[in-house]
Amino acid sequence: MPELPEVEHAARVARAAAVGRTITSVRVLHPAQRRGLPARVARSLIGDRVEAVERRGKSQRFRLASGRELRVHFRMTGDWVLLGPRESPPRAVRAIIALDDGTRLALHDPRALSVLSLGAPEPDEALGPEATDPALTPSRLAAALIRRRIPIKVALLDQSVVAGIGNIYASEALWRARIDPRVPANHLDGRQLRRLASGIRATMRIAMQRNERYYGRESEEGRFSVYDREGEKCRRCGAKVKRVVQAGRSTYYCGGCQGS
DNA sequence: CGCGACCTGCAT
DNA sequence: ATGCAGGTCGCG
Repeated sequence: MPELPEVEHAARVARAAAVGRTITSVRVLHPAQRRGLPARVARSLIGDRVEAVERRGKSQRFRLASGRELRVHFRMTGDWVLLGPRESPPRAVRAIIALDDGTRLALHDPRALSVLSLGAPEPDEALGPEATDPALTPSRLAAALIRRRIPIKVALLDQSVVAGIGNIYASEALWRARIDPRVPANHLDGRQLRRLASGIRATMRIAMQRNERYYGRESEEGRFSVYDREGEKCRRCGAKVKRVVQAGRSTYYCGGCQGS
């Protein structure tokens, strides 16, 4: 269930489990994941050693001793779970990577939308600066947004603008920066760009420190400032939180303090 | 640009 | 039964 904090947490789990270990078997259980990692390709992982597990944006890369890398993207509902030695995998487990110390790292993904692939390291894709990176400056942001007339919220979901922002944190960061999600991306003035750059970094940094997760609207813990709070009072100004749909996805914002 | 597709499970 | 979900891609 991955926004960036969850992917980061998952990558740590994978790193702790797999780095320095040799792969003893790989089973890909669901046809959707077999498309990226057919059985024979999966088999070629046997005997390879995991040198490092890296995260860039929401994608993970297992660097292998053979020089190849295993790429994993969780999409909507992926996660890593560790299986006990005798434990039979839960229904939603889509792939299992067994390691030479008996550990089994399993891709748990109810919707089976995760994407696996194996190959030569790919020259860095078109990803913007990490959402937590100090290199995410107002001018860098301005440069990425200058030609875009799409609403700023939609622009923030574009991973080539900033890597790692998802639907929840796009709304959250704009709330923190007091910016109306509907304004065209290239209409932000200098002050707003400054607030947005620092707002994104602060929002993501805090979320990652807390190892934040979305538990659904029921739970007290893990509720957000505006996301999934339609009709509730803004915790900053008391006005009502609104919901709109942009590019087919829910956006939440405060009608009071997120002036354009 | 918006939208469906990719998948499944959950709430209504 | 319908609609919705934290992501991304490819189509029109």
